[in-house]
Amino acid sequence: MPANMKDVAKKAGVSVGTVSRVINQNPTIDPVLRQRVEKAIAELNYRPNTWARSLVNDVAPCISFVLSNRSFLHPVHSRILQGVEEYCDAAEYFVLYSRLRYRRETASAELDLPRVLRSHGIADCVILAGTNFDNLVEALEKQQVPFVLLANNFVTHGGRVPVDQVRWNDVAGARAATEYLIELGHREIWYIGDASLPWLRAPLEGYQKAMEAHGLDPREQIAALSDNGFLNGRASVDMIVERNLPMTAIFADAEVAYGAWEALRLHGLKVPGDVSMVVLGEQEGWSDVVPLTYVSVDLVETGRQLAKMAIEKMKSPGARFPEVVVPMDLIRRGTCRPQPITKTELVEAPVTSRAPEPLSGTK
Amino acid sequence: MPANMKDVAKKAGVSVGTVSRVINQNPTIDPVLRQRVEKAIAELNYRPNTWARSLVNDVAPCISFVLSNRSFLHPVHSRILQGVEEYCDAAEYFVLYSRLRYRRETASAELDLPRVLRSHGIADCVILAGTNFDNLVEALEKQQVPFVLLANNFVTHGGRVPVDQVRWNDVAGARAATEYLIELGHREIWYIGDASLPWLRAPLEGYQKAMEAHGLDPREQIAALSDNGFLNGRASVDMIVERNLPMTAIFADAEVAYGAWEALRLHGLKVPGDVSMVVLGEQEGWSDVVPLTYVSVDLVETGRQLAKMAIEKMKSPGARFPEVVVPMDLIRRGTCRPQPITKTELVEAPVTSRAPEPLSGTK
DNA sequence: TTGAAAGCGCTAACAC
DNA sequence: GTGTTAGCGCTTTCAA
Repeated sequence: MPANMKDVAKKAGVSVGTVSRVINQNPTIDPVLRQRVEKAIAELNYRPNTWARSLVNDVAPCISFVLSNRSFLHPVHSRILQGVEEYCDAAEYFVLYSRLRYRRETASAELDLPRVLRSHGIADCVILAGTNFDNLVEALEKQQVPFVLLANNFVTHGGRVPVDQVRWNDVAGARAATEYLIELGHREIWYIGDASLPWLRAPLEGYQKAMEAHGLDPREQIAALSDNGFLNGRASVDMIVERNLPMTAIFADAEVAYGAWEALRLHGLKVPGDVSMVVLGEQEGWSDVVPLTYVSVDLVETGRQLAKMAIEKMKSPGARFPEVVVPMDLIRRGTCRPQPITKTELVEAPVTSRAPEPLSGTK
Repeated sequence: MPANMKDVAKKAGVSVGTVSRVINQNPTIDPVLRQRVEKAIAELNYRPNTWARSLVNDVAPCISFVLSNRSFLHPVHSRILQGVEEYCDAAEYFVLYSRLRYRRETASAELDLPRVLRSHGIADCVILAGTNFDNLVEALEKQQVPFVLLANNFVTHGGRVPVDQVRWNDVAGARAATEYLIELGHREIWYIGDASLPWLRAPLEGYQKAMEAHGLDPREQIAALSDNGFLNGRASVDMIVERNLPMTAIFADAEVAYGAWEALRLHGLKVPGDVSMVVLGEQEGWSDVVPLTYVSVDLVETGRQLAKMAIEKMKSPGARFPEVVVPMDLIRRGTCRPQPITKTELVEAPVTSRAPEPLSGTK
């Protein structure tokens, strides 16, 4: 029903070849004919069929964003998707959004590929976001499917397969955060965060490196006291305070830190008066509201870089790309204070002054 | 380079027609040939080309999710997208994600359509999410582009154009929330929220209706004291408390309520001890942590319904669909208390007991 | 500079 | 039941 090229050709009194050349900006075209064609296009409200085009060109202007093993689109990935969309829009590519769930244990040969890959020619390159394991990477490589990987949540058991990837520098970011606290004179610096979560491994590593480099004992609460990051942070601080463990600073991922802060507050401890705090990443709405000292990363830029690499990869299939590293920056704002260097070996944490409010304990 | 149907046909020693029939589950096929074909498909790792298929079928298994006039993918829309993806995945459709920005004032003829519509055959139905205005709707109708609309953030000046749409019942939800507070004996019920935001109009309307129906004076703080919902909520409560205006309950959108709660806390007021609270919708992470009494809506289901309508519309072009209304439910949990019916005409709000913490004031 | 025609991968109508 | 073939909308040779 909608007009096609033949209709335009007929209306303009030219051949379809000419119409095609006009559309594709071919310079060797008589200005008069071009005019006629353009007029016909406008009058018929002609819009070319992208898929027919990609059939001929053997490449669809389309990349696929796959969110792996996540039950919902976390704000972190929303922002990445945003960046992907932004870059692709500028490059005139379409973005397919899909999710994928698979088990880490499944052999790569048995893996169900994303649906976008089960049929072919849909999107010629895939962006793997979410949490991924090496069995999928292996399967894609075996099938020769071009893909680029968001590497921060990538879990590999063997040595890491060399893949085209983008990552933000979470080890360095965590290290910088910890070293900043150390420079401020803190010694009893707690890292809080469920170490079994793929995206919290690198931060822990960065923290450990910093502590070790300065000859400090790590103070880690890396058990999962709750599956909810906020509640885990809160429970961890509850525990630390109740056991009267020394603590002058906390470093944690945003969600966890948010809960930790809440717990501190319920225990009558002030940030940064009693405890300094550096937060890794951002928590929806929070950092707009409180002048957190935090480690920031441009997630939208991460998305752009992923899209850029994906598109380049489509253009030169088989090419390998060096890893793109998006920097993390320590933003010094209001939640850290220097710690007097004259310290007793055991710094006693102030004791709880108020009982937790009854409201806030429930799930 | 990847195998096509001809390759499969050759390998299996049959014609392409047979291969096609096998793929399309055509029952009238000799089991022996079917076997041979399936074997060839497996060996060649053949994957059909969806776009070539859609060229012939004149319909692409693809719908387009358009986020209008939003600078980022808000969690509310993330969930809707999630529902869309879920339904489409089950229906074997692909989801294109894109954003669109346009001015409300632009004449519909001058409007730039979403890129997915500038070329044709990409996705035969569009889901309009985000905030939309009637000029776009008009443009799409004029161009005969099939679309379905998320109606909650739709802004129209004339009478509403009848379009195929899904909405959650925010007027009724807000009304139910307010009436619940009234039933509990509250009279000084504040509604807080920037009334210039499209998605906060209906809640305000529901609130007003409930108050009016019970002969109560509305207590609205609907000016924008900040562009940030949280800060707006906080500033509003600051104002109310500082002016000593009567207030025994608050009803507000989640983000705003969150800020309001924070302000109450800084003023030494307890929820629900001093002030009852009903929250409209959910705020990332918050309702998991505090037993809010809130008005819930299944956003994922909203997405599913949008996708369902879009797919049905593609199948029967030109059909009109009745509006789908996703219910809002009042979930009674822990943030409301009955208000003694014996009340003075002027209920004096308790006065601030603590000064706001120095930290939390800055942007 | 332009038109005619082949062909991209697939489906479906038609003939056998 | 199966093979053959026209044609979906487009690009791109190849001739003119």
